[in-house]
Amino acid sequence: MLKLQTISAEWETCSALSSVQDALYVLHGKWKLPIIVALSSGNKRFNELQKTVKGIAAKVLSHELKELELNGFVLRKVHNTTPVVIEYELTDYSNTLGAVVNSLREWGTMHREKIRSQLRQTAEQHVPVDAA
Amino acid sequence: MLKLQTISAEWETCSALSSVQDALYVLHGKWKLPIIVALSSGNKRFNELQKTVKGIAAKVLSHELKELELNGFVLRKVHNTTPVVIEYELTDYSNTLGAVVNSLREWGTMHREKIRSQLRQTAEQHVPVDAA
DNA sequence: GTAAGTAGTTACCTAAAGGTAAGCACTTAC
DNA sequence: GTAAGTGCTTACCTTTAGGTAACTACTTAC
Repeated sequence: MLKLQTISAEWETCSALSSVQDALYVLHGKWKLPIIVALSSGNKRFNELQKTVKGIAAKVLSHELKELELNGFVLRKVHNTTPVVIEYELTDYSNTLGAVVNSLREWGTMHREKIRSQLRQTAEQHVPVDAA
Repeated sequence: MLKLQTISAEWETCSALSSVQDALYVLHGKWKLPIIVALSSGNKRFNELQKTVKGIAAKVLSHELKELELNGFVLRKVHNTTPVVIEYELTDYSNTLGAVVNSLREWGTMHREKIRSQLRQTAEQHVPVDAA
Protein backbone atom coordinates (compact mmCIF):
# COMPACT_ATOMS: atom_id res chain seq x y z
CA MET A 1 0.00 0.00 0.00
CA LEU A 2 1.22 3.48 -0.86
CA LYS A 3 1.33 6.08 1.88
CA LEU A 4 -0.14 9.54 1.26
CA GLN A 5 3.13 11.07 2.40
CA THR A 6 5.01 9.13 -0.26
CA ILE A 7 2.64 10.27 -2.97
CA SER A 8 2.88 13.91 -1.99
CA ALA A 9 6.67 13.72 -1.62
CA GLU A 10 6.90 12.14 -5.04
CA TRP A 11 4.67 14.80 -6.51
CA GLU A 12 6.71 17.62 -5.02
CA THR A 13 9.95 16.12 -6.30
CA CYS A 14 8.48 15.78 -9.74
CA SER A 15 7.17 19.34 -9.71
CA ALA A 16 10.46 20.78 -8.45
CA LEU A 17 12.31 18.75 -11.04
CA SER A 18 10.22 19.86 -13.98
CA SER A 19 10.28 23.49 -12.85
CA VAL A 20 14.07 23.39 -12.83
CA GLN A 21 14.02 21.69 -16.23
CA ASP A 22 11.67 24.34 -17.61
CA ALA A 23 14.04 27.04 -16.42
CA LEU A 24 17.07 25.32 -17.90
CA TYR A 25 15.22 24.85 -21.18
CA VAL A 26 15.14 28.58 -21.94
CA LEU A 27 18.42 29.42 -20.22
CA HIS A 28 20.51 26.56 -21.63
CA GLY A 29 23.93 27.03 -23.12
CA LYS A 30 27.10 28.79 -22.25
CA TRP A 31 26.12 32.34 -23.07
CA LYS A 32 22.51 33.32 -22.27
CA LEU A 33 22.96 34.17 -18.61
CA PRO A 34 26.34 35.88 -19.14
CA ILE A 35 24.76 38.06 -21.84
CA ILE A 36 21.90 38.93 -19.50
CA VAL A 37 24.41 39.87 -16.80
CA ALA A 38 26.30 42.10 -19.24
CA LEU A 39 23.07 43.77 -20.37
CA SER A 40 21.92 44.26 -16.78
CA SER A 41 25.02 46.26 -16.01
CA GLY A 42 24.48 48.81 -18.73
CA ASN A 43 26.02 47.29 -21.82
CA LYS A 44 23.72 47.84 -24.73
CA ARG A 45 25.43 47.79 -28.10
CA PHE A 46 26.65 44.83 -30.10
CA ASN A 47 30.38 45.44 -29.97
CA GLU A 48 30.22 46.55 -26.35
CA LEU A 49 28.60 43.23 -25.50
CA GLN A 50 31.15 41.31 -27.51
CA LYS A 51 33.98 42.96 -25.57
CA THR A 52 32.34 42.45 -22.17
CA VAL A 53 31.36 38.83 -22.67
CA LYS A 54 34.87 37.52 -23.21
CA GLY A 55 35.41 34.86 -25.81
CA ILE A 56 32.07 35.05 -27.54
CA ALA A 57 32.12 35.11 -31.36
CA ALA A 58 30.05 37.64 -33.31
CA LYS A 59 28.06 34.85 -34.89
CA VAL A 60 27.21 33.28 -31.55
CA LEU A 61 26.35 36.63 -29.93
CA SER A 62 24.06 37.48 -32.83
CA HIS A 63 22.36 34.09 -32.59
CA GLU A 64 21.90 34.22 -28.81
CA LEU A 65 20.50 37.77 -28.95
CA LYS A 66 17.89 36.59 -31.47
CA GLU A 67 16.88 33.73 -29.21
CA LEU A 68 16.73 35.99 -26.17
CA GLU A 69 14.53 38.40 -28.15
CA LEU A 70 12.20 35.58 -29.22
CA ASN A 71 11.84 34.44 -25.62
CA GLY A 72 11.01 37.94 -24.45
CA PHE A 73 14.18 38.63 -22.49
CA VAL A 74 15.65 41.31 -24.74
CA LEU A 75 14.40 44.24 -26.81
CA ARG A 76 16.26 45.32 -29.94
CA LYS A 77 16.00 49.06 -30.54
CA VAL A 78 17.10 50.53 -33.86
CA HIS A 79 17.88 54.26 -33.75
CA ASN A 80 17.21 56.33 -36.86
CA THR A 81 20.62 57.96 -36.94
CA THR A 82 23.54 58.01 -39.33
CA PRO A 83 25.19 55.61 -38.91
CA VAL A 84 22.47 53.35 -37.57
CA VAL A 85 22.89 52.58 -33.88
CA ILE A 86 21.34 49.50 -32.38
CA GLU A 87 20.69 49.06 -28.69
CA TYR A 88 19.77 45.91 -26.84
CA GLU A 89 17.81 46.22 -23.61
CA LEU A 90 16.55 43.84 -21.00
CA THR A 91 12.78 43.61 -20.71
CA ASP A 92 10.95 43.69 -17.37
CA TYR A 93 10.57 39.96 -17.72
CA SER A 94 14.27 39.29 -17.70
CA ASN A 95 14.51 41.25 -14.46
CA THR A 96 12.56 38.42 -12.83
CA LEU A 97 15.79 36.44 -13.23
CA GLY A 98 17.44 38.54 -10.50
CA ALA A 99 17.36 35.80 -7.87
CA VAL A 100 18.67 33.19 -10.31
CA VAL A 101 21.56 35.38 -11.39
CA ASN A 102 22.42 36.37 -7.83
CA SER A 103 22.45 32.84 -6.49
CA LEU A 104 24.61 31.70 -9.39
CA ARG A 105 26.98 34.63 -8.92
CA GLU A 106 27.33 33.95 -5.20
CA TRP A 107 27.77 30.24 -5.66
CA GLY A 108 30.27 30.78 -8.48
CA THR A 109 32.35 33.11 -6.31
CA MET A 110 32.35 30.58 -3.49
CA HIS A 111 33.15 27.73 -5.85
CA ARG A 112 36.14 29.53 -7.36
CA GLU A 113 37.46 30.19 -3.87
CA LYS A 114 37.11 26.50 -3.01
CA ILE A 115 38.92 25.39 -6.16
CA ARG A 116 41.70 27.92 -5.55
CA SER A 117 42.19 26.79 -1.96
CA GLN A 118 42.36 23.19 -3.13
CA LEU A 119 45.09 24.18 -5.60
CA ARG A 120 46.97 25.97 -2.81
CA GLN A 121 46.82 22.83 -0.65
CA THR A 122 48.11 20.69 -3.48
CA ALA A 123 51.01 23.12 -3.97
CA GLU A 124 51.87 23.09 -0.26
CA GLN A 125 52.27 19.33 -0.33
CA HIS A 126 55.30 19.83 -2.57
CA VAL A 127 56.99 22.29 -0.19
CA PRO A 128 58.50 19.67 2.20
CA VAL A 129 60.28 18.12 -0.77
CA ASP A 130 62.06 21.42 -1.41
CA ALA A 131 62.62 22.02 2.31
CA ALA A 132 64.15 18.63 2.83
CA MET B 1 39.64 60.15 -19.40
CA LEU B 2 38.21 57.20 -17.53
CA LYS B 3 36.17 57.87 -14.43
CA LEU B 4 36.77 55.83 -11.28
CA GLN B 5 33.09 54.98 -11.20
CA THR B 6 33.33 53.53 -14.67
CA ILE B 7 36.33 51.44 -13.74
CA SER B 8 34.70 50.01 -10.61
CA ALA B 9 31.40 49.39 -12.40
CA GLU B 10 33.33 47.61 -15.14
CA TRP B 11 35.19 45.54 -12.61
CA GLU B 12 32.02 44.51 -10.81
CA THR B 13 30.35 43.54 -14.06
CA CYS B 14 33.36 41.49 -15.04
CA SER B 15 33.52 39.78 -11.67
CA ALA B 16 29.77 39.02 -11.63
CA LEU B 17 30.04 37.73 -15.17
CA SER B 18 32.93 35.39 -14.53
CA SER B 19 31.38 34.10 -11.31
CA VAL B 20 28.25 33.17 -13.22
CA GLN B 21 30.39 31.59 -15.93
CA ASP B 22 32.34 29.60 -13.33
CA ALA B 23 29.08 28.27 -11.91
CA LEU B 24 27.73 27.36 -15.33
CA TYR B 25 31.00 25.62 -16.17
CA VAL B 26 30.45 22.85 -13.61
CA LEU B 27 26.66 22.80 -13.85
CA HIS B 28 26.37 22.86 -17.64
CA GLY B 29 24.16 20.52 -19.58
CA LYS B 30 20.61 19.32 -19.46
CA TRP B 31 20.87 16.87 -16.58
CA LYS B 32 23.24 17.85 -13.73
CA LEU B 33 20.85 20.05 -11.77
CA PRO B 34 17.83 17.77 -12.33
CA ILE B 35 19.86 14.82 -11.03
CA ILE B 36 20.87 16.85 -7.97
CA VAL B 37 17.23 17.74 -7.35
CA ALA B 38 16.24 14.07 -7.60
CA LEU B 39 19.01 13.07 -5.20
CA SER B 40 18.12 15.83 -2.76
CA SER B 41 14.61 14.46 -2.41
CA GLY B 42 15.69 11.01 -1.36
CA ASN B 43 16.29 9.12 -4.58
CA LYS B 44 19.46 7.17 -4.25
CA ARG B 45 19.64 4.15 -6.51
CA PHE B 46 20.39 4.05 -10.19
CA ASN B 47 17.08 2.82 -11.53
CA GLU B 48 15.16 5.02 -9.11
CA LEU B 49 17.00 8.01 -10.48
CA GLN B 50 16.38 6.93 -14.04
CA LYS B 51 12.64 6.73 -13.37
CA THR B 52 12.48 10.05 -11.54
CA VAL B 53 14.53 12.03 -14.04
CA LYS B 54 12.23 11.46 -16.98
CA GLY B 55 13.77 10.91 -20.38
CA ILE B 56 17.36 10.32 -19.30
CA ALA B 57 19.13 7.32 -20.85
CA ALA B 58 21.12 4.88 -18.70
CA LYS B 59 24.27 5.80 -20.54
CA VAL B 60 23.79 9.50 -19.93
CA LEU B 61 22.84 9.03 -16.26
CA SER B 62 25.90 6.88 -15.70
CA HIS B 63 28.12 9.46 -17.36
CA GLU B 64 26.65 12.41 -15.48
CA LEU B 65 26.91 10.61 -12.13
CA LYS B 66 30.61 10.03 -12.80
CA GLU B 67 31.14 13.70 -13.58
CA LEU B 68 29.19 14.77 -10.48
CA GLU B 69 31.33 12.40 -8.40
CA LEU B 70 34.54 13.81 -9.87
CA ASN B 71 33.41 17.35 -9.06
CA GLY B 72 32.59 16.42 -5.48
CA PHE B 73 28.83 16.72 -5.67
CA VAL B 74 27.97 13.05 -5.29
CA LEU B 75 29.21 10.05 -3.30
CA ARG B 76 28.89 6.52 -4.68
CA LYS B 77 28.36 3.95 -1.95
CA VAL B 78 28.64 0.25 -2.73
CA HIS B 79 26.94 -2.05 -0.19
CA ASN B 80 28.45 -5.48 0.42
CA THR B 81 25.17 -7.34 -0.03
CA THR B 82 23.88 -9.96 -2.44
CA PRO B 83 22.92 -8.63 -4.88
CA VAL B 84 25.19 -5.61 -4.71
CA VAL B 85 23.25 -2.44 -3.98
CA ILE B 86 24.65 0.92 -4.98
CA GLU B 87 23.54 4.20 -3.47
CA TYR B 88 24.31 7.69 -4.67
CA GLU B 89 24.28 10.49 -2.12
CA LEU B 90 24.73 14.22 -2.23
CA THR B 91 27.80 15.54 -0.45
CA ASP B 92 27.71 18.52 1.90
CA TYR B 93 29.17 20.56 -0.91
CA SER B 94 26.25 20.00 -3.22
CA ASN B 95 23.96 21.26 -0.47
CA THR B 96 25.53 24.69 -0.98
CA LEU B 97 23.59 24.71 -4.25
CA GLY B 98 20.32 25.13 -2.32
CA ALA B 99 19.83 28.77 -3.26
CA VAL B 100 20.63 28.11 -6.92
CA VAL B 101 18.17 25.23 -7.12
CA ASN B 102 15.45 27.15 -5.26
CA SER B 103 15.70 30.23 -7.41
CA LEU B 104 15.63 28.12 -10.56
CA ARG B 105 12.65 26.16 -9.27
CA GLU B 106 10.71 29.30 -8.40
CA TRP B 107 11.53 31.02 -11.64
CA GLY B 108 10.69 27.90 -13.63
CA THR B 109 7.29 27.62 -11.97
CA MET B 110 6.56 31.25 -12.71
CA HIS B 111 7.79 30.93 -16.27
CA ARG B 112 5.60 27.93 -16.99
CA GLU B 113 2.57 29.86 -15.67
CA LYS B 114 3.43 32.76 -17.96
CA ILE B 115 3.76 30.53 -21.02
CA ARG B 116 0.50 28.77 -20.17
CA SER B 117 -1.39 32.04 -19.79
CA GLN B 118 0.02 33.20 -23.12
CA LEU B 119 -1.32 30.03 -24.73
CA ARG B 120 -4.73 30.62 -23.12
CA GLN B 121 -4.84 34.15 -24.53
CA THR B 122 -3.97 32.89 -28.00
CA ALA B 123 -6.75 30.30 -27.73
CA GLU B 124 -9.29 32.93 -26.62
CA GLN B 125 -8.61 34.97 -29.73
CA HIS B 126 -10.19 32.15 -31.73
CA VAL B 127 -13.39 32.11 -29.68
CA PRO B 128 -15.16 35.03 -31.48
CA VAL B 129 -14.83 33.15 -34.76
CA ASP B 130 -16.83 30.26 -33.31
CA ALA B 131 -19.27 32.60 -31.55
CA ALA B 132 -20.03 34.60 -34.76
C1' DG C 1 42.83 56.16 -50.44
C1' DT C 2 43.27 53.43 -46.53
C1' DA C 3 42.46 52.15 -41.99
C1' DA C 4 39.24 51.41 -38.43
C1' DG C 5 34.65 51.13 -36.45
C1' DT C 6 29.53 49.51 -36.52
C1' DA C 7 26.45 45.60 -36.89
C1' DG C 8 26.24 42.01 -38.31
C1' DT C 9 25.94 37.53 -42.18
C1' DT C 10 27.70 33.47 -44.51
C1' DA C 11 29.93 29.13 -45.20
C1' DC C 12 32.39 25.70 -43.23
C1' DC C 13 34.02 22.80 -39.54
C1' DT C 14 34.73 20.45 -34.86
C1' DA C 15 33.59 18.75 -30.56
C1' DA C 16 30.55 17.56 -27.26
C1' DA C 17 26.09 16.35 -25.76
C1' DG C 18 22.75 13.31 -26.10
C1' DG C 19 19.89 9.28 -27.96
C1' DT C 20 19.14 4.10 -29.46
C1' DA C 21 19.61 -0.41 -28.84
C1' DA C 22 21.74 -4.32 -27.42
C1' DG C 23 24.13 -6.95 -24.07
C1' DC C 24 26.40 -8.66 -19.56
C1' DA C 25 26.62 -10.82 -15.05
C1' DC C 26 24.10 -11.47 -11.45
C1' DT C 27 19.62 -12.44 -8.71
C1' DT C 28 14.78 -13.37 -7.48
C1' DA C 29 10.17 -14.85 -8.59
C1' DC C 30 6.98 -17.84 -11.00
C1' DG D 1 13.56 -22.66 -17.46
C1' DT D 2 12.14 -18.20 -18.51
C1' DA D 3 10.93 -13.65 -17.47
C1' DA D 4 12.03 -9.59 -15.10
C1' DG D 5 14.88 -6.56 -12.25
C1' DT D 6 19.57 -4.28 -10.94
C1' DG D 7 23.49 -1.50 -12.42
C1' DC D 8 25.50 -0.62 -15.52
C1' DT D 9 28.80 -0.77 -20.46
C1' DT D 10 29.51 -0.77 -25.37
C1' DA D 11 29.05 0.56 -30.12
C1' DC D 12 26.97 3.44 -33.12
C1' DC D 13 24.61 7.45 -34.66
C1' DT D 14 22.41 12.28 -34.78
C1' DT D 15 21.89 16.79 -33.23
C1' DT D 16 23.31 20.97 -31.54
C1' DA D 17 26.40 24.18 -29.66
C1' DG D 18 29.98 26.56 -30.59
C1' DG D 19 34.24 28.27 -33.12
C1' DT D 20 37.01 30.32 -37.38
C1' DA D 21 37.52 33.25 -40.87
C1' DA D 22 36.12 35.91 -44.47
C1' DC D 23 33.07 39.31 -46.17
C1' DT D 24 29.30 43.11 -46.70
C1' DA D 25 27.69 47.89 -46.67
C1' DC D 26 28.06 51.83 -44.60
C1' DT D 27 30.63 55.87 -42.13
C1' DT D 28 34.23 58.58 -40.02
C1' DA D 29 38.89 59.96 -39.36
C1' DC D 30 43.60 60.63 -41.06
